[in-house]
Amino acid sequence: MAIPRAAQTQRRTRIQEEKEERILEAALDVFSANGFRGSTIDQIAEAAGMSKPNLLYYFRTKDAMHRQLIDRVLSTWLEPLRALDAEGNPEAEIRSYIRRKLEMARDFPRESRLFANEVLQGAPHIEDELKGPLKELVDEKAEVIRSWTRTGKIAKCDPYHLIFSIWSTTQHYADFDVQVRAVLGQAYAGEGRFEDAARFLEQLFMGGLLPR
Amino acid sequence: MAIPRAAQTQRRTRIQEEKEERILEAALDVFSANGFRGSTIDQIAEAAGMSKPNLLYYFRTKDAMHRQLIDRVLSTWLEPLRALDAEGNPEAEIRSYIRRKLEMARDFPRESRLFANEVLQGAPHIEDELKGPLKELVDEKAEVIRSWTRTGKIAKCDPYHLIFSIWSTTQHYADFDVQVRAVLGQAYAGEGRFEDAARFLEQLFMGGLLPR
DNA sequence: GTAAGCTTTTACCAACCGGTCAAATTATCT
DNA sequence: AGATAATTTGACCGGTTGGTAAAAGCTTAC
Repeated sequence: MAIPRAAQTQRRTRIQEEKEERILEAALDVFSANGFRGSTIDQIAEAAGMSKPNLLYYFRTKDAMHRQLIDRVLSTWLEPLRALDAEGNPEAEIRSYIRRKLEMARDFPRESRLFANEVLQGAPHIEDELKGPLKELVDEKAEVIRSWTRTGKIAKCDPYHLIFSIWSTTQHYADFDVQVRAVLGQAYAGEGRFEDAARFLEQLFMGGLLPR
Repeated sequence: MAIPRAAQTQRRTRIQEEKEERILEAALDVFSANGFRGSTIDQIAEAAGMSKPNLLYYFRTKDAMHRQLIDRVLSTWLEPLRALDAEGNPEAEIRSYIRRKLEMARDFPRESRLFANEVLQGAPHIEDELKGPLKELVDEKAEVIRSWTRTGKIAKCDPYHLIFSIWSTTQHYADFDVQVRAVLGQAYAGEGRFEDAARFLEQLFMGGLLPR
């Protein structure tokens, strides 16, 4: 009798870890491509190579899978911002923040789309995370940036909108990938577009568009 | 016998125009908030204040509603880019393009989210529009921008990524509205954030972040 | 007014979806 | 090897979903 669900047992077996990993991997695929409501348990089960009831043995509900996925991904997702160092050189810190965010869009597009889907549809499952941990982190780093503007190391500007603009420009290459590919056409189908984007964004944020 | 569906008749009656308008308005509400798969015909019918079969009398399928909505919205959505004038002053043209895109994010957030939902999930319904009309328009305007960089009116930069960055930064305020609100908190709950954003984006695109 | 066509509603269906259950199978421990 | 616990499966269920059929109600042109 399998009273103890995987998630409840104290000691997780090797099988449990493996299967949960496979499920979350498949769930990331499906949720990021179709959104929460647009995804079905059957799709995830098939992507994970197991039957639906078997999947539901490890995660009791679709919600539970989604929640765990969000929790796991959120902390790594905010890592680049967390790494913004108040003691570092302002220009280099921002430059490297942009670079790291763009690398994440390139290397973890599914994670980006998972959040984008969620936020776009009103963030029904992660409202608390947005208003809590996310806001606190952004508030803290905004204060760091503001102190840099005060010492004249970077131009006076609204730190919140600066952060928004870095998020949006970099994540655009993950979230709107099909559009970017469609517009750039076959010529830029490779990963070269990320290098071009890196060059452009560095120029934009560092120097603006006007000739100096 | 109602053989001729509304959409097929040559001459559309007043009732048809009114009802189709109400339906598309409701569909925009629902599709933009929930995505295509996440929306149900019942939701749209309720939002439009009519019964589901009645709605299906005007649009035979969910797909048909969505397609017509996309078609209708796409052309107005691209209007600001179309207005980019090769003969105008480069700096002023780009400045005004950014301003108009930001105004659209403020005044037509549902339209923005409709596209965002669609593109985010792989653009299954609008692939042709992206690779056709959209690409052609962007190609044309990218050439205009490139000519401006050649005459030194604006700094040398990749025109495609410039356009992407304008799209992403402005649409961010529509597509990720809940996140923006959550991070800014109650203080900026009003529309003041759009003015702040306008100021910031003008500064970013015109002057960059480095002190001049 | 009345006939013809247009619009709306009621009842309905088959497929899908999230989730359950009990039995069968497999892994683990002694 | 055998007992015990963990895992997997097939059959199933109630609710939802996209869509249909047919008849009732309403407009409009003559």
